[in-house]
Amino acid sequence: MRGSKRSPGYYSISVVAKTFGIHPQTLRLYEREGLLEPTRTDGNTRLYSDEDIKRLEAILNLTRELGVNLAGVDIILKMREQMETMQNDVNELLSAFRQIMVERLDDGAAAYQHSLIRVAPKSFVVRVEEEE
Amino acid sequence: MRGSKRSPGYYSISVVAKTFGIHPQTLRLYEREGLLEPTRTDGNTRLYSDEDIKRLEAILNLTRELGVNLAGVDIILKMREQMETMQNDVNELLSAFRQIMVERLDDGAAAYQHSLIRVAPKSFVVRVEEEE
DNA sequence: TTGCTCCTCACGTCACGTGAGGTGGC
DNA sequence: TTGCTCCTCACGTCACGTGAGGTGGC
Repeated sequence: MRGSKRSPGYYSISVVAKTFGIHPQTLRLYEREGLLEPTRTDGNTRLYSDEDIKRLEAILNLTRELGVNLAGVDIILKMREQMETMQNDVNELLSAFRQIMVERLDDGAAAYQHSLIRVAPKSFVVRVEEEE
Repeated sequence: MRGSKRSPGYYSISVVAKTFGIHPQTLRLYEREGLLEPTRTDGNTRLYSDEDIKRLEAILNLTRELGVNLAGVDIILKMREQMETMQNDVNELLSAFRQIMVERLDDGAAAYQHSLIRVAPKSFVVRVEEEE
């Protein structure tokens, strides 16, 4: 089992290539194109983390299933990150507002729920906890 | 000047092709791939609206400047629309909350501004109107 | 008629994935 | 030594843009 793993959660290029049915050169290509940045050992050997693997899955989904080229993959992954940031910010915003409502209104919670439902945008998943 | 325009705001394939320095066949290709959907005259001739032109500009920017293939362009344009929807929803959310704050708090506007600044997420452009 | 339009088919180029070939360290 | 790793270079395939060739309507 030599070369199959160096540290827990880290994988060598051959293991990753085999796992996903791609050529090791393809992984090196993705790295050269800036899509994937595995760490290296002192001996300059690539080590793929679980996060790298997740990113690789996304890349392969876009290229293999959807036919997107590498320039497109790069942009799409960046946009995804941006959307996740937005989503998190919206959730922060919502809980901050909730906090304010509860703090400063007599009937805070009720007003919050009513208002939130009234303004809830379609594109957000608003987690409204039932509290009765 | 025959064939250069049929209706105001609508352009023929040759005019559009000449304007952007592309082959008419390329425009037909984009349509076949589902990226662009110009209307047609009764005689089955394509008519490109101003909105089609805007979309074409986005497509050409992605393909020519950024090297994205058509599969990628399709996904990216859809993601952009989704992000615009989210942005609009956030803005609606913010103004709805502002409304609530002003309506229901004694020092509504001040509290709103203070709270908003406290929770304003980095990824949103929050228009805080100065009102002194 | 002229100059546009429609369509299909074919070619050239380039990106991307794979492979070979030669190297070096655990 | 074996089996991994690194690298560069080259080939096959396919997508995409362009072009030709033949058609029809204002």
